Amino acid sequence: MSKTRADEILDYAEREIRKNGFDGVSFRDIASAIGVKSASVHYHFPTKADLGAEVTKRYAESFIDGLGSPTDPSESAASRIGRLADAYIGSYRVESSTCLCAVLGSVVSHLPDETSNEVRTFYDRLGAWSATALEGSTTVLTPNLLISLLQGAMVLSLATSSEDPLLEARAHAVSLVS
Amino acid sequence: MSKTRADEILDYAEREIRKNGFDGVSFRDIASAIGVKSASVHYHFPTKADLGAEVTKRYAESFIDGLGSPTDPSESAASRIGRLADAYIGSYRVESSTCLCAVLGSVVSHLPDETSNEVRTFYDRLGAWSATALEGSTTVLTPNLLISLLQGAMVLSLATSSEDPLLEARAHAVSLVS
DNA sequence: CAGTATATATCTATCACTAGATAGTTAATC
DNA sequence: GATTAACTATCTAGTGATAGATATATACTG
Repeated sequence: MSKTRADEILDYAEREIRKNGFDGVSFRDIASAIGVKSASVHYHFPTKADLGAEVTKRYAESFIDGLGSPTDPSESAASRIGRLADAYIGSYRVESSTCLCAVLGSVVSHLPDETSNEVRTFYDRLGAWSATALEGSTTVLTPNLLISLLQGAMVLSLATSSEDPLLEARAHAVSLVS
Repeated sequence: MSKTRADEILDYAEREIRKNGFDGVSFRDIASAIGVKSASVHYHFPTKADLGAEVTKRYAESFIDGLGSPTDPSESAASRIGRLADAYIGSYRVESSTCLCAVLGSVVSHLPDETSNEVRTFYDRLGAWSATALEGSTTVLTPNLLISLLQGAMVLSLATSSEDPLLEARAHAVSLVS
């Protein structure tokens, strides 16, 4: 079963939003990139609010799922946190673009409601994953601290074209969990 | 000596970029907000790249200057870091908008060169301030970690409409410096 | 089976509006 | 008279969005 058109649209939209921001991608950009007309993109996602919400929803699911289980008893909390950090590092290395919700989160009041709601849902779910992942370990780290540190490091790495902030953030987080 | 027109433009542009992103403000928005025509805004700042660069340069200077001295010998490193964190907290409380360079940093590859250069300069200078502020203290914190944590917490606070991430980040940072 | 209806996915063409930018003009200040 | 700062008017390009036509595939009906 090959990729549907809707998925092609979401793939390209996600990539461009992560690079250029929500206002940095247009229906025409998307259409011409995948070889259709902009009206066809509107057919699949009537408004930009719909498109943004779908992109964000799909991103959230895929990101959280990609983290794997936060409860595997054979794995240490430090290892789980390491995997979380690696998700950010991998994203930086492969795509040179930030977490979608770091891009959208900084302008959340400017987004259509349908879209900003999905951003909040992402942070809720990531917070819940982190809380579970940290359970049982004695650490000064909280979910908020962990997410702040990694998201901030991602943006700093991007802005300064250096992996260092991300690598330091990973080491710091892992070292604080035992 | 009252505020010049150029300053009025920069004031409004900064506020709107921090809320809505670089693409979220237009020459027309700015012009109508301060009661002139868009051509007059172009007179002061010929291109949007110029405007973005000036806004960012001014923001960087004002933010770093506002932090005060990182070398006052009568002050502890923890207190200096506390002041840095308070700058972010104050900005969240007063304007409900992020650090300008957190907004711009996440889409740095999409910005005009003149503007992205100023973003990098900001992070250079903030890194230098932090490095000096941490000097003499024994801590696992690095400038990158400190900046990552605070900027990330700012975005998370904004996206989740909660001061908690920022307050936790402040407490964490200060507790690690001695 | 033949014919018709329905749903899906695309197209062309266009709308009203906004974007950044510029040429040329006018008024005030130094 | 030059400089500064604004103006009017306009350009080209791009924005999200919509109406209406078309092709195709599936599904129901006589």
